[in-house]
Amino acid sequence: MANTEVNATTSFEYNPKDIEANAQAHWKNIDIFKANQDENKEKFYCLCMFPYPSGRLHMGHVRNYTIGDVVSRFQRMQGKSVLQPMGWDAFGLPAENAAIDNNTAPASWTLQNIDYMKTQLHALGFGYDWTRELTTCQPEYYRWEQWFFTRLFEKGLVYKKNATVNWDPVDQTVLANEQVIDGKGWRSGAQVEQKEIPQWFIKITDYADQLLSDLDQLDEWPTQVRVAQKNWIGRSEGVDIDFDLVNETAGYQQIQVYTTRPDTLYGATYLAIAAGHPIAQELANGNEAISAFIEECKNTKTSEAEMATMEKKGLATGLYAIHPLTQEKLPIWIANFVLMGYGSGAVMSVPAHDQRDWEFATKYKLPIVQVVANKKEDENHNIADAAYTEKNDLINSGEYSGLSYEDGFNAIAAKLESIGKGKKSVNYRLRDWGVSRQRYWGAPIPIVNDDNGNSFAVDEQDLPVVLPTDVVMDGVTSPIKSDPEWAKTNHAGSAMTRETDTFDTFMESSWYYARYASAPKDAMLDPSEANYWLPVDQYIGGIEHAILHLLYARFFHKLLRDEGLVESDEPFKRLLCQGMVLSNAFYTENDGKKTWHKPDDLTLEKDDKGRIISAVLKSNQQVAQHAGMIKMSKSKNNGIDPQSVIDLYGADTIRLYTMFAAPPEQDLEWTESAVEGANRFLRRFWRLVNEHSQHCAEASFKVEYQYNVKSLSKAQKALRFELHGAIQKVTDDILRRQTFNTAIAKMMELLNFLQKYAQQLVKDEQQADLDQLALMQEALSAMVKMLNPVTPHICEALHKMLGYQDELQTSPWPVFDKSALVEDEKLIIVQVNGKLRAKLTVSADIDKNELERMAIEHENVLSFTAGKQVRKVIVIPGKLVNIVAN
RNA sequence: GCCCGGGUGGUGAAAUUGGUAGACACAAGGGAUUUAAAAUCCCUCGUCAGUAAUGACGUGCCGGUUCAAGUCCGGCCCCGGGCACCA
Repeated sequence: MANTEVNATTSFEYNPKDIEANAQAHWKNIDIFKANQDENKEKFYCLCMFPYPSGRLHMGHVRNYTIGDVVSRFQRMQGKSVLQPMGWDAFGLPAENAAIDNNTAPASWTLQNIDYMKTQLHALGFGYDWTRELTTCQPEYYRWEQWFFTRLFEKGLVYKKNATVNWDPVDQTVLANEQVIDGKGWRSGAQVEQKEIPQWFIKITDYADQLLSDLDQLDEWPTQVRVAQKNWIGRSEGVDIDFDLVNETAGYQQIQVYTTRPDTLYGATYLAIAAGHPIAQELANGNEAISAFIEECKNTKTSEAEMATMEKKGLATGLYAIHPLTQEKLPIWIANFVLMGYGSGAVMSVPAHDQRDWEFATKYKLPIVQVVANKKEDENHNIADAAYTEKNDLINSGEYSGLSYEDGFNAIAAKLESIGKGKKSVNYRLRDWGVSRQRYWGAPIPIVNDDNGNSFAVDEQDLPVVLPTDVVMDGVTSPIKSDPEWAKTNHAGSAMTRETDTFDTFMESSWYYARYASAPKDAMLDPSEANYWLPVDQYIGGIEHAILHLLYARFFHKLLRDEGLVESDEPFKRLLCQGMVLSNAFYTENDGKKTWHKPDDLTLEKDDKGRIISAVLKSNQQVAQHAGMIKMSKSKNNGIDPQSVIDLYGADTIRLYTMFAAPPEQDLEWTESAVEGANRFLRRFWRLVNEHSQHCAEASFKVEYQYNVKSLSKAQKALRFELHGAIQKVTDDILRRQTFNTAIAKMMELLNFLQKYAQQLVKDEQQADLDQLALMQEALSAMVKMLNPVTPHICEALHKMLGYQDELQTSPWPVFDKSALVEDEKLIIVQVNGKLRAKLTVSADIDKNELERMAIEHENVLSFTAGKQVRKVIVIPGKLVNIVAN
């Protein structure tokens, strides 16, 4: 450190525009955010979910990226080699729509947006290593995804099969789910049909067990996300059971069902098959009632929410099956609640012990036979009102009666196996990942087909299959589908046709984190680089990606590992899911239609408690309704443009506010006056450092000056106690707890303390005392460092104002001095029967008996123990005395 | 329906391992400074009673464990989110 006097500039105001531009220019000059593979340093890879380049940053981005920047800057000050990259999730449907609306092509629209959003990220001061920037719609990126897909093709991990899509019969095109509005095409308005077309799938189910068991490694992920993933994978253990048909039907002699409750086999009173089951399909031929019912089932929603609440409906087929153990004849029904996509599309129904079966049996007057009961408690479970679904002892089950759930399960499964009628099996709710999209703006699927329908992977030397970007969007058909020339190609000397479908955009976001770590020109990844940075130490993003994106990325990481490209099992070590950003929203209602208004277009009236009591449109005085605090969105017209906040208060204020207003996982309510409060704090901090530097200049104070710890006054010790307590708490809050709001609150407390302290010095005319200045210098410079991750621009300026010439961004984080936290005196809480009755300030080394005596003899305590007998005294040393009296 | 969160002042929130409920901030009210305003500084601020000291009550509801419960346990009520191709 140079032998420098604290800056002797004259007083000047906090001016965020200048200091932010200066700080950003300085960081760029010294290239401080470039990530270096330094084997001598501990690495830290901090990643935020990359944005879709929609046009402008919204407040959710600001919140997300501020958290990431705080973590990154904090870790850099811990002496680590930090990687914080940024890029663009650039493929997707919105670009196609915007291109049509703006009469441009998706590529140019996307690239323009990226340019603009990049300037916004700069203006917010985020410290990214821009040399690693990636854009997923560029061939340099997606070629490796195509290459990887061809590797999976060779390994047999991808396959083609028919799957249903939303089909618009007027526009003759496939629609994404969000293009279907109330069952009709968004452009044509035509009734959307379900149509089967061949599509590509990746065998994520091959990895289901690993994806499930490795969740145990993710102890730094929110429980919520781990549980959601576990449920999504939905592993269940059960038995496949074959029921012989009484008469062979449609070439079938048996129906296979999957059950997790083989112990209830004796209670099965009928079988239910899905409308899509081949037997049902066959029966529909020439049977009007059955084909009508199947048609009806096609239109039933299959989401879990709908499934659980909808009316159970069915139709008897007239067919019968033979119970494998009792040889009873069981009727076979087609039922709307049986899913073709799960298990074998057929179930054995045990109405006494499954609620769905119970409802169905009750409705259609099918027999209900109880085979499970709690024998120990000898209870008679009433199955007249609902099914008894607990796992318990078997009854009415022939030779198996009396067995426990577990023994019954195993015995019946073994019996079925021995007679060749069943086998234990594991099922997953997770299904293979369909990656085909019939859209234009995505990475082309690198597959070619011959005339006989055989598929081949595109050869490595023919990659990438480039998506043409110079296209005209007609709004209906993908340009690569409407141009027959594009699909014509050669493979192994024969003429072939390209796939014109593109990849699901989740493909790009499933491996981008690895490409940031290593992006060679001639390979997907270079393991020697990738393994230095991976796994990501801290991943931050929205909870809306809790399942799909995070599951696909975990899956891809294992695929990369099995390809020898990475070593770790999991891509993201620690995960933080930030909450939404909310703001007040207002609407008017005309003819039942809601129109949402910008808060700026309204005149608000508030009561004396500050609550909104009325809102009136400025334009026509119409009274508007207050919808409360809801998520900022375009459709609700309640978004706050981050740019306007930067223009008004500066980047540091918006960063400080978003980190202070709520803990990161919780929703954050946007309040204009509270933003001003954050700005006020920065101005106060600026002023205090500024005044201190004036006093330093007047006293020719040098930053190297050391006070003597041993000769500190009581007030000076108190200052050090506050400071080092703050260092301890702020460090813990940022590092371990990630409660940035409480870290900032502590620094606000510290500023309040220092401000009062400084005022006292002026009053006592001690502002030129070198020891006092050194103490204040210690506190202020530590505070500049602690606040730096959150508000780096102002801190950069104040660090210099305090006379330091080293780089703040790489300067070491303050270390708290344990000895400063040792108190001579302690505040002891005195309770009588658990109620606070007195506070005692006593010497820290007070004798326990002496403390007890002082507590009992305290005047206020005596008034509550008068006439009572002290039964017990509980002493928690250094904290509390509780006197039990009655 | 199932799963996961949550419920604390006028508001956003804090209380980390069971030990002072409401830190920090916003709003509100009062005052200082100012020709005035902005900015800044000081004071009050859970409810009720009291000039105050202080007391009673108070963390969605009912009950329990404990010397002590916002925190743990049992039951209930309410709110939010998720449950297969928006990104």
